[in-house]
Amino acid sequence: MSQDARLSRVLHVLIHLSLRNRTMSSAEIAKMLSINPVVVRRMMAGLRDRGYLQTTRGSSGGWYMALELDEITVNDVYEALNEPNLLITGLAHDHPTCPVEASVNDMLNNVNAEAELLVLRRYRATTLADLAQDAMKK
Amino acid sequence: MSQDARLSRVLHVLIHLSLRNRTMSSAEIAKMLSINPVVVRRMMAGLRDRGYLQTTRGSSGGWYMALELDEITVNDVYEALNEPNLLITGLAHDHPTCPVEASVNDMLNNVNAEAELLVLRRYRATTLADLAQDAMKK
DNA sequence: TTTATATGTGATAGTGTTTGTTACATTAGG
DNA sequence: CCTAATGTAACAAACACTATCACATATAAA
Repeated sequence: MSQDARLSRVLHVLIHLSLRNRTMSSAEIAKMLSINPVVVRRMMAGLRDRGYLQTTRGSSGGWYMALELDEITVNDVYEALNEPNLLITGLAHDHPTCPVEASVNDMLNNVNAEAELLVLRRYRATTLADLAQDAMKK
Repeated sequence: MSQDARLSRVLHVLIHLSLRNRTMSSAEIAKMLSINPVVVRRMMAGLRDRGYLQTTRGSSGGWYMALELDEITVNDVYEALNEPNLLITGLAHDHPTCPVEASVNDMLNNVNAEAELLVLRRYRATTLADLAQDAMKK
């Protein structure tokens, strides 16, 4: 399957929005990411709904930050994207009564759950301010 | 994105092949998994190439184990599937010189790498015999 | 030797998710 | 009013796994 770059893109945008401390239109953001403005609006809608961003319509409207970078974690952004799947490895459920299938799937489920926990733990421990500070050092 | 059930399916098949200790045709395996025989042949080809399985063509041909279950790890099977991607979270590479993008991607890369390492460590530590033994207890 | 039955593999379509694009209603500043 | 922005619906494109058909090749068994 293919991959999902929304988290990477949205984090990038949020930090720029905060550093520039001004409103940016979807078109301006889209050009920055080399993607389509409609895709920008779609992927940022959840962040507006959760109060991390605000938008204004009409002329000279656009997107601006509603919180500081240290008030938002990577996990907050991940959840605002509707918590997309993290892992590709899926389970086959063809013989629900087969103990071999159950044993295989239990193992894969455990491994996936551990990996997911690790990722989410890191997401929760990282604020956007941490990322911005890291960027300053480059 | 959608997910990839090949690892789950192949592990299931290998354990059955070994427990039954006989040749099974692609059609028989396909019925067991409720999938198409051609898909079976394709997803098991790498295992044959690596010597975990053998095939015979012609009448009464099919697939049989070439090794014991305790000689194969989950990681061996994963590699025989050509090491498909484990994680969905991808990186955006639109502004290679932007330090913010670099900082975001470094973080995501580190997290992904750690999660992948965890998964592969578990895959390497688990033999098919472990899974079969676990299935016996159910 | 012929026949039936396998695998091996190319070609093409189906499926689900992200991304691309168009279209248009809605909103708001100048 | 006019311009420029968001909000969304609708639908196509891209991508990977899966489904299916077709057929060459191989081989056991009659």
